[in-house]
Amino acid sequence: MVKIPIPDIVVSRLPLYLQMLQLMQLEGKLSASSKEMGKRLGISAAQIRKDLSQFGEFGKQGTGYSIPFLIDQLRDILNVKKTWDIILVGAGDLGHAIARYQGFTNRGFRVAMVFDSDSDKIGKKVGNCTVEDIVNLKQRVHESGIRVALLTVPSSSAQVVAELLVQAGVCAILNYAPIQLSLPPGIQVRNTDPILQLQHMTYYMAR
Amino acid sequence: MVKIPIPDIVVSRLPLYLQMLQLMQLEGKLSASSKEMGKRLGISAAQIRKDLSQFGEFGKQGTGYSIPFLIDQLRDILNVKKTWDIILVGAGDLGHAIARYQGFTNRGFRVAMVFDSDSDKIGKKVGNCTVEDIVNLKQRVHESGIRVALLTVPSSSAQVVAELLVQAGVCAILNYAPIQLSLPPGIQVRNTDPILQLQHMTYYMAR
DNA sequence: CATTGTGAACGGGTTCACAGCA
DNA sequence: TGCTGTGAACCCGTTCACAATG
Repeated sequence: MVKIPIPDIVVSRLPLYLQMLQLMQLEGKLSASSKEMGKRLGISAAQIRKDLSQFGEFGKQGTGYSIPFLIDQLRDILNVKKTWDIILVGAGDLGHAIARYQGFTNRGFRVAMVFDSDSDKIGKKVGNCTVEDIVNLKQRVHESGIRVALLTVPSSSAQVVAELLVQAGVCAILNYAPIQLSLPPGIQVRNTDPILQLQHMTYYMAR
Repeated sequence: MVKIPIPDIVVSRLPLYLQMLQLMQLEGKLSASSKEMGKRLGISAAQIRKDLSQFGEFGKQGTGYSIPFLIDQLRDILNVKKTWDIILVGAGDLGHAIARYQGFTNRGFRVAMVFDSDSDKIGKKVGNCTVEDIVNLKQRVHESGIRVALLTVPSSSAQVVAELLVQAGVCAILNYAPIQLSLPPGIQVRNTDPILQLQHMTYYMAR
């Protein structure tokens, strides 16, 4: 039995589906058709059906998809039935905002540790965590078994800190610095740079 | 003369190229080959050549691309030769972090106004701006002519505020709330939700 | 000789259209 | 009737390969 791997582009849409379904659940809806979901997300209904059908037959003809059931399936597929502890490196303004953000709960994540190298910040409380010294990062992360990290340090130190994270056993990094990290294969890296998105939009803003 | 529109996926890579080239410039490099650029970004050299060739013949055989020249061209293509004033709505933790962020300079943007509805925040200084009352948003933005906005309000008010922004003349919104905005066609919308990226990564993190 | 620009080939993601089913 | 699941057709982005050139 050979499993054809699911295209990455399909996987990238699943979190979007989950987000939307959780919203629809809050609105009190019990089921959703591919047509309705597509309309909300600006995606074709056929696309959504095809995406979901890669993982099983989740829908019912004539009715659509049961929202609680589909949420459960997606959480399972995305590995967010359990809550992932994550570590945050960089306790600047952005790090503060993330550490205090309430939106991780119920979506599969929890900021469990915060690190920084600035002695003024170490020992201070940020959200539910106390900022720890980055020199202890490797040991602390190793023994905690945490494998997901958010990187909110200045660009100039992002590469070095990312390598430190990998040494500590981290295998998924969400990088907020506007540079391209170079890390071993097998390490998941995603980037978040608002300016890239702004520039993408200004392209279309005719003079 | 019929201009074939550039594929959106190509446009989305241009900001990445620009970011990288500006970094290479800081490193003191004067030219770059498609091979070298591709290696840095994890993209094929052919892809980069094809992307750039859509806009003109920027390279020189045997040498590659002149970095200052290519930066200039990309800034022109992306409309970031001038600096765009942008407005920020939502002066919470994330709004604060963005308003104080130094990285907009030299990449084409500047936070020019900040709005919030919380009377405790109105009048307070955030970065270089004073938080203004959201009831004045429509008028103030109209007369300023600003057309780009960052939306950092709670999910529950994001849709309403987004509509307000559109009424005020904004036509590009970077939305930080984890919901899908529904706005008129022609309005540019991009979303930033770190949890979508985290869930994308956890999919691949085998049990 | 290294590297660009590009037509052609390729691959794969999206849409179509419909059988099948509640 | 309404909607899913899916093979087939279609479309489009990527890669290939090479002529052209400084």
